[in-house]
Amino acid sequence: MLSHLKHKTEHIKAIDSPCAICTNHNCLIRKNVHFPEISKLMEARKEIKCKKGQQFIMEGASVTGLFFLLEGKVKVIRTGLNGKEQIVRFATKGEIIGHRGFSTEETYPISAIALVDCTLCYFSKELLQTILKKCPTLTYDFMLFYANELNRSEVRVKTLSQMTVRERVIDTLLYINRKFEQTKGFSTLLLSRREYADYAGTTEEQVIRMFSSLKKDGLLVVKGKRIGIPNVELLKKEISEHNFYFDN
Amino acid sequence: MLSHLKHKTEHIKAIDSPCAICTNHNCLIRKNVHFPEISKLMEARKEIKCKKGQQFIMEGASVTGLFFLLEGKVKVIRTGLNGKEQIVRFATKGEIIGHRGFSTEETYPISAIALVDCTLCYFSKELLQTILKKCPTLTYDFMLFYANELNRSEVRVKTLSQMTVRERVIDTLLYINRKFEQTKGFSTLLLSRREYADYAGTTEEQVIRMFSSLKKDGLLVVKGKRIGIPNVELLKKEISEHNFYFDN
DNA sequence: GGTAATAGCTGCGTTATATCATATTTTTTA
DNA sequence: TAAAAAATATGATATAACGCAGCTATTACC
Repeated sequence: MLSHLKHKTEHIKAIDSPCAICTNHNCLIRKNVHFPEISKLMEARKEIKCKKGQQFIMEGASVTGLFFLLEGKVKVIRTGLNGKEQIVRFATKGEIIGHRGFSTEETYPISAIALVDCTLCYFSKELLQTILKKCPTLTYDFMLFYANELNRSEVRVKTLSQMTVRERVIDTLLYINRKFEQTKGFSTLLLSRREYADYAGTTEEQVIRMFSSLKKDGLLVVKGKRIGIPNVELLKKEISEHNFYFDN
Repeated sequence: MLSHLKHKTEHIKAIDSPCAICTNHNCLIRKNVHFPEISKLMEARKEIKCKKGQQFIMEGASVTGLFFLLEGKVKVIRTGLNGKEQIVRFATKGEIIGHRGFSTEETYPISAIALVDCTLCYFSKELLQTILKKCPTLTYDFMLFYANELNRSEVRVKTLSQMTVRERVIDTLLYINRKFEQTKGFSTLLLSRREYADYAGTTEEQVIRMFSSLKKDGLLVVKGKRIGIPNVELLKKEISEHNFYFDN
């Protein structure tokens, strides 16, 4: 599939850039290649390889740039109260990481850790900022991106502050199910119970209890770290009955 | 003070627009008046008066435009789970309201209600969108605005999901103290205990209990709806000891 | 100015969730 | 392959927060 794409793009002689062979079709940069200024960005772009477990953004460090996740799986965390780790989100292929540092703040409010080996595309903050001011549609796309992120974050405020632990765990399972692929009925994203807890805003023990309960109800298949949802609609029903349901 | 400003702007003949006499100096539109396209926006701008208690944005209604709060106080709410009302934020003079509708969603995810008589400046969505695509620095300013809102929202995720009720109530009191003026040591924003609860993510009874407790500790002065903080630093200390403290 | 309605207050039982303790399983390492 | 370490599982207990009930104070209205 990758070779097919490479072959296809070989014909595009005019756009002779790393972006031409890029498989990330959601990329906001790529979407705006028609701007001549964008070529500067593409030249200065850096591809970074990242090993499993490696931290490539550190909370509190000064913002140097923006990442696009070309391949892999990432968790975005932030230090909660009393040093408790909070997982803000998980990122998969095609997603932007580090954009939280692009506000008026000069340090990253989050850390990013590779959950598997990753390939990242990196753009420096300074360059991106100057280009943004010159390409209105690029900036507009970024604006919309932030606006959508804001809505997602506010749905999350609601989820974490108003759902019960059982509902939050189910919500987490559905979120991961939506975001990551399944093979043979099991999620390709392998997480510890602790990581589920840090996303769901509860404790390890509660996640384990809920997994047991859901397993007993036939709503979840648990084989060690491998988690499978036999019937997504049935699980959705568990939280959508008295609630409005929003994708995020 | 207002007449002083009017007098001052009478000299500016060139910029003969409603924005010229506007007292909202944080306004992103005003900041970018140097663009010729902006004049169209200013012409099409509508000033809306809104009585206390009136709802000028309704959750679920299709997005028609964006508001700037020129004068007054507003609460932005969203329907939580099981119909529970959740106060997303309070807005004061100079703030943007309704921007949550500017993502890819076509309906407002929030309602906005005037807490006192208000004056609003209204721009239609269509016009603003076309202008945005033509004025890069305006779009960039909006992008930064959204990025900051995102960071605020994520701080709120932390606050609501990890703080105790006492801490959340104190956080709410400090937030209102920062945002709204005080006269004779009392906040100018008058809220019911229920409204404090809907912002703090708890119940009316808990707010009342915490107010009593804080009053006993000398950290809060309560005279019916009038709330005063005798020593802000002392109150801050109550939540900053084991926590990192972030303004929002 | 008096009565109704609303808002504020407090105690108490109930529930949900966290914490602690300990057992079991799985994974890692020597 | 055995031992150690880590992760998972479950029960018991503690605690924070909620919801109800009844009572008081304040505000609205005829």
